[in-house]
Amino acid sequence: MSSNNLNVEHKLNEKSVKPTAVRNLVLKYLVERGKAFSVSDLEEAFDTIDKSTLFRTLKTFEQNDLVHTIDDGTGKLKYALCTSSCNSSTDHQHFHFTCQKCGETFCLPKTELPSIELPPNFAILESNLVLKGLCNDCNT
Amino acid sequence: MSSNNLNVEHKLNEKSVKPTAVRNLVLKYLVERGKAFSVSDLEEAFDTIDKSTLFRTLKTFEQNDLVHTIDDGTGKLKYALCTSSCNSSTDHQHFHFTCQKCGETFCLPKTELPSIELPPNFAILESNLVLKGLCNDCNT
DNA sequence: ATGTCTATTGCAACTAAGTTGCAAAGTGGA
DNA sequence: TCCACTTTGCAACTTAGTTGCAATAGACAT
Ligand SMILES: [Mn+2]
Ligand SMILES: [Mn+2]
Ligand SMILES: [Zn+2]
Ligand SMILES: [Zn+2]
Repeated sequence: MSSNNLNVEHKLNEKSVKPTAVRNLVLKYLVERGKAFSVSDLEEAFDTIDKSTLFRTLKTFEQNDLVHTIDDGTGKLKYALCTSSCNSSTDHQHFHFTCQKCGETFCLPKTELPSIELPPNFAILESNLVLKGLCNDCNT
Repeated sequence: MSSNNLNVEHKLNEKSVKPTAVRNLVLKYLVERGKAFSVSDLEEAFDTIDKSTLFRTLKTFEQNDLVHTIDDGTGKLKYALCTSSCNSSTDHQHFHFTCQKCGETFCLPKTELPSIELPPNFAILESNLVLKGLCNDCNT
């Protein structure tokens, strides 16, 4: 855990985010959890940290490419740790999967969009694809 | 407009939805508008109808395949009229486009999903694909 | 016409996610 | 130590959507 703390502080320094107490705690949680999460998840995990602080912490993380957001349609914005192949320079665009039973949300390996027939003179700038179904744990 | 009223009542009867005053008004508005809309749009258009009634009306419409919902990520659920090729029997699955400038949301012609690489033993049951960019009106 | 029954509507209060202003506390440098 | 700047907590707010309940409107029978 001490090694984890160092690891986490290093990650923050790498992205030029000042490693404060809250940020260390939150990032450590994210790394150990390894799955997408919502602010409610964090509120449960850290009942002493105010939700506004959590939102602001995650906004800072997002702006510095530590996490990306996922709108999976469940009503709560999800966040997931960015991987090395997922930073702003290489356009961290990929798709996601939400399990309709357990509610977990997963990042999927990067896939190209099919060519979609658009009305004339429409231009695509980004896309949000969320697949829904059953994850390995919940599939029968 | 009288013909529109009859038209709208006919549509409701067709789907076994009792044509009440509110339902006639709302459905007429939808048909004439011809674009996806939010409950806020309806609240503006009908300032005497309570929002709970509007939500309930749309839920009724949705359950009877008069409209389908679109989660375009703007924070307000959108609704669009179902077309003949868009009813529950033929699985009204298709994708959508949201203009980032004017905020309009459009239904796209039905397209097949590409084969997406999933983790083992995951099963896709549905999908939500929203493309974002500029519509014809807003594209330069 | 009158009463009765049921579905619809309006109203008000509520929930939940997310935001914001501001003051208190922390951090780090001169 | 003192000062400046950043982070955090708190409370109040915003907005989409929901819910319980009472009022109302039809539909239909008498
Ligand atoms: Mn992801
Ligand atoms: Mn549609
Ligand atoms: Zn699952
Ligand atoms: Zn537009």
